[in-house]
Formats: sequence, structure tokens, C-alpha cells
Amino acid sequence: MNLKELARELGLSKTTISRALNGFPEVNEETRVRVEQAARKFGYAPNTSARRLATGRVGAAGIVLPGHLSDRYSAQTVEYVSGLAEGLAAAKIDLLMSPLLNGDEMAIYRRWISSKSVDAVILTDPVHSDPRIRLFVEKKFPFVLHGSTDVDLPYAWLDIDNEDAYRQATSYLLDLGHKEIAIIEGLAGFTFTEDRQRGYVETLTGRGLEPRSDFIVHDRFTTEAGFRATSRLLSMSPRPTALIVGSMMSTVGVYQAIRSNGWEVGREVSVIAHDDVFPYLSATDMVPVLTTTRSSVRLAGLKIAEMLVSILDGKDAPSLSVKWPVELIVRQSTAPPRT
Amino acid sequence: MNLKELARELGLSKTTISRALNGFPEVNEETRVRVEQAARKFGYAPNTSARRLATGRVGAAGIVLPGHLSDRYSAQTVEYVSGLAEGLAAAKIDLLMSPLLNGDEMAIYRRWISSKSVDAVILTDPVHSDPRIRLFVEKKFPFVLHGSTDVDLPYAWLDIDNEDAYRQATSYLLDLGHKEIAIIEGLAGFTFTEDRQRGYVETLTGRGLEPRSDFIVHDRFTTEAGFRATSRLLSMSPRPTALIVGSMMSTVGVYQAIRSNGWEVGREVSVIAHDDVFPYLSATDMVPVLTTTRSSVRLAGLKIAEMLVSILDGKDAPSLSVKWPVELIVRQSTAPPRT
DNA sequence: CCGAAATTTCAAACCGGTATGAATCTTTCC
DNA sequence: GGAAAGATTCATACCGGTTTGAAATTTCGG
Repeated sequence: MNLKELARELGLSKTTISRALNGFPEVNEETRVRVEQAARKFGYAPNTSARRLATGRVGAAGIVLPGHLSDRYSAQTVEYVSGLAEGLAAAKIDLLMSPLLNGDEMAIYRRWISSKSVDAVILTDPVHSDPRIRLFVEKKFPFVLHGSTDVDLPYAWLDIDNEDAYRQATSYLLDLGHKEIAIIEGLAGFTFTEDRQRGYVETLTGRGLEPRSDFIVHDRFTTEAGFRATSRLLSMSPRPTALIVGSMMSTVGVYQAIRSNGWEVGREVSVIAHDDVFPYLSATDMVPVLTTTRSSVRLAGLKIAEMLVSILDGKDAPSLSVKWPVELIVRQSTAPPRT
Repeated sequence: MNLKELARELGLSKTTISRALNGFPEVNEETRVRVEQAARKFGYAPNTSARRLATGRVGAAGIVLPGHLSDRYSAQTVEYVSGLAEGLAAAKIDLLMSPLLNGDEMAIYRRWISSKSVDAVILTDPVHSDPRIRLFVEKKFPFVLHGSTDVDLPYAWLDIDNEDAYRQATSYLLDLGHKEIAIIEGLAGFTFTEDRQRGYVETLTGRGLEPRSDFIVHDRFTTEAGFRATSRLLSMSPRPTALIVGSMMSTVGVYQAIRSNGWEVGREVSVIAHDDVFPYLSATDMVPVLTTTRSSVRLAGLKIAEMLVSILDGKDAPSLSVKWPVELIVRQSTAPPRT
């Protein structure tokens, strides 16, 4: 059932039907009711492609799924994406995903732009002077960045205060008396990794301590990497008495490694992790319950969706940018170092 | 830059350009080269909406993201979805996701069908006599089901042999000498849950043992649920000496609970888990390394994408259906019960 | 009761591609 | 040399909506 058929059925013109269903004011109330009933009766819904072509609005936002390589988000992607999808759905915007098959991320974006496949895109995991930003700014194509960069162009972004999170975590451990603190962080190159590292390093130097480069680990956020890094760190001497871990997934491996060393978390080794808040892996189910810096990645997705909708509504993009604070939640995986 | 402009630029008709770019045989090779060069030079890509409208093919498959409630897949969804997306991308098909906001999943499908928003859909997590199947079969709308049902209609599905997986796991534990075996499974109602439970129950009764209903736990696949269930089970008397756990996420909680009880996995309590194979949470990083029934959910997604493409190419859907075997991989979390 | 204004409806153009059948240009062959 | 066959190209009709500007109808004031 298409518009023309429905029009014939009702003895009205396509125009009137279209307006009736789209809530235009210039249509008789009685007619509108009649049209709506008929539409429901015949199960009519406007053809998406046709409407898109006519309006020039696609009603979809695109996101490129990080491939196997950069799996920073693999564990948290669901949460993030479903936050995004939820926020976009509220504005009747679909979420189109494209996997990164052979590494040509820029090519995907270029195609999306020139073929008008999406109205806007969402970028994640920026690196320093991320080339994607320039592309979209130059093409004047709407987008929001999850994270932040040092690119000197006007655009919209949302980031959490990674630097401050690590400053808080490091300070807290120092206050407990720890001197040997290691961090198990994400892959080098990403700004979030560097922001966190800066928070850690500057807090140490601010207290007159010299950061040790072998106490800084960069790896993927997997249980395996967490396990491996921890095993290695604990075999050093002097060994770290406290660890700051960049993700909950790594932390599962960290806990296992500490235990397999015959030690106990919160006694021989203190642990603070950054928690993106997953429904399926909670800091309070760890034994002992885990001290975290917490920030919900789902809420970030939701907020980014709202920002995108604002931008599509014509709001000024750069002025929407925000940096969210992160809170340190002290639980039982942290304690003064044992002497 | 659109087709008409490019045509004027080249002094050719729209038809010729369209055919040149789409690889039709009746266009002069020299012309084709010229067109392709111009298209590249001007960055021309056909407008997606227009092409969709003209061809009647959308080039997108839809999937409804399970909401907060049914989070069976939350941890594995990324893997599954990126497998899907990868398989579909190979056939230039986009993946459109819609979150389940207020529970009207059927309404989303109905709208997709009548508005031709997608060419096909992917269904997951079926329940008994799942109403979605009938909808799509009746509307003759292409789809593939991940899982299986007892609906007596012809359609395409892919499932893993859950029943056999649990039969293998149960048998193995019985062979080791365990008599008190509990299972920590997914939410009741889903066929995968019931298939697994059947494999477990029938194996027990086949060996002359009476299944205990209080040794069968149904809950969400989260560390929290795993932790809670295990704590409760271990406080019973007689307590189970072995656990079969439905997901890796739950298993993280299970391990924690066993440890917080002062016990050791693979000594006081044996554990077998079903592993969907996540890059970020591996059975071999658990301490002790975890015995599993293994089946990659990413590969399942990939295969389902291929099935969908075949169906869109006109292949007979029902004949594509497959049930994948599951292999038991014995590691160190299982041992004879201690007497 | 008539003309003007307001309300409601309509025919046709348009969005930007693809597909059809005809038109034009080449080549082949008797 | 000219007709037939083959190779290219083209004008035009779609696809199914939205939008514009005009037409038809109703309402209202004097």
C-alpha cells in the first residue's frame, strides 16, 4: 500500500494525505481523522527511501565500528552504542553501523558524505591531531566526537576528565602511603590514554616523585593483557604496591594474576580501576569490592546522541562540548601498603 | 555533485553515466574510463536514497537491540553484531540498529516492513512459539533467526547445539565422579536456556540420577548473578561439587564467589562454562584456566550474514538452516570431587 | 446576497537515481 | 553501395514520497 493507492482509496489527493499524516495545520480535522484511520486500517507507512529522497534528510547517523585491532571499546561498545541508539531513537534517527574491514576509515566517511547515506556521524577514540576532524569540519558535515583532541578547529565533543580521574586515583594512593604505583593503560596514541598518563605523571612529580617508565604499561583492554602486565609488574623489584587499571576487563585479569601470585588484592597489592559501568561486570562483585573512578559510558552515548540532535536542529556545535567530571569511589581493593 | 551535473560536465546522458559506473556491458570502454575518472575527480557517489528508491533495494538489514531487560547478549552483543556487520559489509549491506525502547518489538518490525526501511532482519533470542517468526513468514519478509524454536513454519535459522553441549559437560563431570552438579543458566523462556537444561536433565536421568530443581538457577548473565547464585548454592547441604555456567560473564562472578568462600576452583568446586569467545575475556586467563564448551558467537554472526545474503539472492531459506556442534575443551577448572 | 478572506484541497514539479525502448552511429557482409 | 546486425547512446518514464502555487470551497462582513 503506497500513498497513491491510499489516495485513490480515500478519494483524496496525495498532497492532502501526506499533510494529514504529517500534522500540517491546513487540513480539515475531520479529513485528518479519516486519513489516519484509513492509514492504520491498511497498514500504510510512507516508504522510507522515498521520503528520504524528497526531504533530503536521511534520518540516520553513522558510526564506524572499531575493528579487531583497536579494541579499546570492544567490551564497552554495546553499552556505548545502545546509549547512542537510545538517544537517537528518541529523535527518530536510526543508527547505521559500518565495520572497519580493511582499515580505510576515511574512505567510508567520504563515501557517506558524498552519497548522503547519513545525516551525521559519531567519532570515537581520537588520536592526536585526528585527521577525521578536519575532514568533517571542512565538509561542514555534522558530527560529535567522543573524546577530545588538540585539533584547533571548532567542533562538538564530549569527554570525561581522564586526567583528573588519574590525578584523584594517584593522589589517593599516595595519601595511603604508596610510593610504587604502576598504571596499566590503553594503547598509546589515543588521547584518553595520554590524558590519563599525564594525570598520573604530573601527580607523582607534583609530590616530588620520579615516575618510572617501566611502571607504565600500554596494552589492549583485555583480561589477557591485564593478567600478563600484572604478572610482569609483580615480579619486578621493587615491585609496585598499587596498580591503576584502565578498564574493568583488564582488571579481571589483574585480580587473577595477583591471586595466582599467592597474594591478595587490597593487602599486598592495591588496585584502582576505571569503571565504564557495565551491567554485566560490576565493581561491587569483585572480591574484594573494587575501588574505581567511575563514569558511565552509556550515559555518554545518550548525551552524545542528544548533542547530535541539537546540531541537526541547527544549534552551534562547538558550544555544546562538555568535559564530564569523574568521581573516585573508594571500596576495599585499596589499603595502605604493607610494610 | 549529482548525476545530472556530472552528465552535463561530460556531455553524456545520465543513462550512460549510470551504466558506466554500474558496470553494464553496453558502454564503450573508452567512455567508461572517462566517466570513472570524472567521477573520482569530482568525488561523485550516487545518492543513496535515490538509488534505493529507484532500485527498490535498501541495502540494509535491521536488528533490534535487546533492551536493558533481556541482557542475555549484552556482553556478547558486540562480538555478535560485529560478526554480522562484517559479513553484511562484504555484500555491501548496512546494518541498521534499533534499540527496544518501550517494549513494542513487533511494532518496530511492522513499521520496517511496511515502510521498506530494511531488506531483511535478524532475529535473536527466540522464545517458544516465537510470534516474530509467524509475522515474517506471513509477510514473506526475509529474515534469519539466531537460535531455534518449535514453530512449525519454514524459515532459516542458525543455532548451536546447546543441548549436546550440556550433555557433554554433564557427562564429563559425572565421569569424573561428581554426583551433585548444579547449572547456572540464562533466563527461563528462551529456547537456548531450555535446550541446555534438557541436555543436563536428560543426561542425569539417563545415568539414573534424579535432577534437583534447586540445583537449577535461572538468571541474567552478569557477574553479579553468577556471584549470588554460587554463594547460595555453596551454602546448601549437600552442596554441589560442580557447576555448569551459561556464560563467561557469570563465571567471573562464580570464581569470585568460590574464592570468597575460601575454596579453590578445580578442587572443592569444579566449573565448566559455556564460552562464546570474546577477545576481551578469555577462558585461558582465568586462574585456574577454565574448562569450557566453546562456540564463537562472532562466527555465528558472520555465518548468519552470509545466510541472509543468500536469501536476498533468492536461495531457499529453510534449507540453509544449520545447527553447529559445540566442543568441550577440558582445562583445569574441573577435577574429580574431593572426598 | 455579493465580494473578500479564510479554509481546504489539488495538480504538477521535484528529489536523484535506475530501467526501458527507441535512436544513432559503426561495422559487417553480400 | 546498401541493407542488416551490432555497438553505443539517449530521451523519457518510473520509484514514492514532499512541496509549491493555484484552484475550489466555505465562511464572513457589510
